[in-house]
Amino acid sequence: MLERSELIQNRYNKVDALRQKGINPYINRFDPTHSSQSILDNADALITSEQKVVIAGRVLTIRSFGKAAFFHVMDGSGKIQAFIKSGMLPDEDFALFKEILDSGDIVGIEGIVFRTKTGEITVLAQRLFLLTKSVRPLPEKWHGLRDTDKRYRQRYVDLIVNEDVHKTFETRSRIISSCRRYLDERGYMEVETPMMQPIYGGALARPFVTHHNTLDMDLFLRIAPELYLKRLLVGGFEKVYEINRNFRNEGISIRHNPEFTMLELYTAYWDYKNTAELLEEMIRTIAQDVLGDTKFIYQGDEIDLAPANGWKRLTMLEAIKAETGHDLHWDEPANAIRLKIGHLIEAPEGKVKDLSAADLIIELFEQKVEPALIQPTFIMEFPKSKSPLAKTKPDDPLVAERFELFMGKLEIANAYSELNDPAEQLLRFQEQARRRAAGDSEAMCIDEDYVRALEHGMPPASGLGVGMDRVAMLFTDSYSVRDVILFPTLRPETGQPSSDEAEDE
RNA sequence: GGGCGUGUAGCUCAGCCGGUAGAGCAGCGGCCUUUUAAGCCGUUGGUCGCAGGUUCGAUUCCUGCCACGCUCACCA
Repeated sequence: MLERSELIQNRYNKVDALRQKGINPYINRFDPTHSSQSILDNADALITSEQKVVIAGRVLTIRSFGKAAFFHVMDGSGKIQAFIKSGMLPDEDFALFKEILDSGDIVGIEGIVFRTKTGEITVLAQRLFLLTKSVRPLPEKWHGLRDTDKRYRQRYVDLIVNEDVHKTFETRSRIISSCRRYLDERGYMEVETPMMQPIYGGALARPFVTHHNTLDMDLFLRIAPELYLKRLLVGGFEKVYEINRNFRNEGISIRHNPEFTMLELYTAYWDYKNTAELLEEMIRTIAQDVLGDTKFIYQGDEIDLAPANGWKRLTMLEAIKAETGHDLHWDEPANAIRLKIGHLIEAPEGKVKDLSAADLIIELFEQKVEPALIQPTFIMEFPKSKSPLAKTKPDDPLVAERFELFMGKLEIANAYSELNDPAEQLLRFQEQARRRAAGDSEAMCIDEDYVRALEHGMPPASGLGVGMDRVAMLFTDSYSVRDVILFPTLRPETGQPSSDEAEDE
C-alpha cells in the first residue's frame, strides 16, 4: 500500500479539482517544437526572430513572486529557464500556474526566447499547458537525493534530480552503441544465444536455476554464452559477437552484480594475440568516440589509452617478478612456491596449505599485482589447469594461450585461443567433472553436445569477453558497479522482517 | 556469512548525561512583476527502521530482527 502523506493528498486533490473543471491532468499528446538544448544552441537567432517555440518538460525549482515567476524546465536534452508573467499569457493559464502547478509537474510552454538581465536564455511563456500532474514531491532542491538505497530502488527519482547520474547512463549507452558500431564496421555479426540453458558452461561460476513448467525441467540462467558462440564458428560464421546479460549466483560487491553485461566475441583463424590487438584498438576507439579523448581520470588516476608503445603486455610471471621480485615458474612444486611466497598471501586459516602451485601463483597475482595495475595492461599466459576451454601454448604444456586485461585496478576482459581439439576438450571436461564431484561447485559440467560440435571441426579461433559494466565504470569514473547499472539487484523492499524462515536451511 | 557503521518530517540533517523531538528546504496562508538554494511574516507535518527488555518513564541504554553503506570472506 502506497503511503499518502498530506503533501501527496494535497496534490491528488488538485487532480480532482482539475477533473471537475473538465481539464485532463494526464493529457494524451503534446508536440514540442524545440528541445531545451536546441534553444540554447540557437538562442541568438531565436531571440532576434522572436520565433514561437514550444517546449515540454518537468518543472524543477520555482522562484515565484506574486505576479511573475521563474522556473527551470528539464527535458531529455537538459534544462532551460522559463519566465511566466501575469498579462503575458491568458489569465486561466496564469491561474493554472498559481493554483495548481507544483514543482515536478510536466508542462508544455509556448512562448518566445529572450535573455534575462542576468543574461540567462529564457522562454517567456505565452501559453502554459499542464501535461502530467505529479502528485509526489521531489527531493530537496539543494541536497537532492543522497540515500543510496532509495537512489537504486527509485532510480527514476535519482535520474530526475541528479544530473550526473543521468549523464552516467547516457555515457553507458553510448559506450554500448559505439562498441556495436566498431564491431559491425569490421564485419562482426551480432547474434543472440540462449539465456536459459539446460547445461551451463563457459565460465567457472555458480548458476541461477529456473524451471520450465510444461517441459518440467530445470534450466540454468547462463553464466556465459561462450559454448553457444563457438558452436556458431563450427556452423561457419567467422566473426560473431553478443552483448548481453550473464548471471552468476555469487556474492554482491562494489564490483559485482548478479546480472552483468558482457561482450563476447569470436574470430575464426585468430589467436589470442590478434584478439589483444583488436581489444586495444576497440577500447581506444570507444573512448575517443564517447569521451572525445584517449586519456581519462579514474578514481584519481589518469589512465592513458594511447601510450607511445601501446598497452603493456606482460606474462603473469613477469608481472609478479616486476612487482614482488619473485622469480616463479609454473613447473615448480607447490611446496617450493609456498616456501617462497606463502608469507605474502593472505588466506583464511590453513587454506594456503591446500593450494596448488597454480592457485598460489594466481593468489599472489591477485593480491599483490592486480591492485597495482592502473594503466591498461595485458596479463598474458595463464595456467592451463585454470583454463579448461583454452588452447595450450605449443612450447609450454602448462600454459594456456590466454590473457586478461586490467585497468584502473579492475579486471576488464578475458580472452584466449579457443581449444578446438574435441578429444582434449572431453578430457578437460572430465577433469572438471572430477573437481565437481570433489565438491568444487564452480567447476564445469560436461557438455557432450559441445564436444560433438568440435568433432565436426571448429576453425582455429580466438574469443574475448569484456565486462561492459566495468568499462562503463572506467569511463564514468564510478567507484561502484551499482552506479552504472540502472536497476541493480537489491533485496525486496519490505518494512517487515522476512517471515519465510521455514525456507531457510 | 563475519566485523564496523548508519536508519529521526516528503528531502537534507541536528538532537537525545533517559523526562514522548528541532532546523533548512518542500507544503499551506499572506506580501512581492527579472529570479538563480529568490526574499520577508506566519503556519501544518513525526508510532525517532521493526520487535522485545531494563526503567516510574526509552527516540536516547540493552538484545534480537530488517534495510542500506563500508570491509573481510567468496568471486568476475
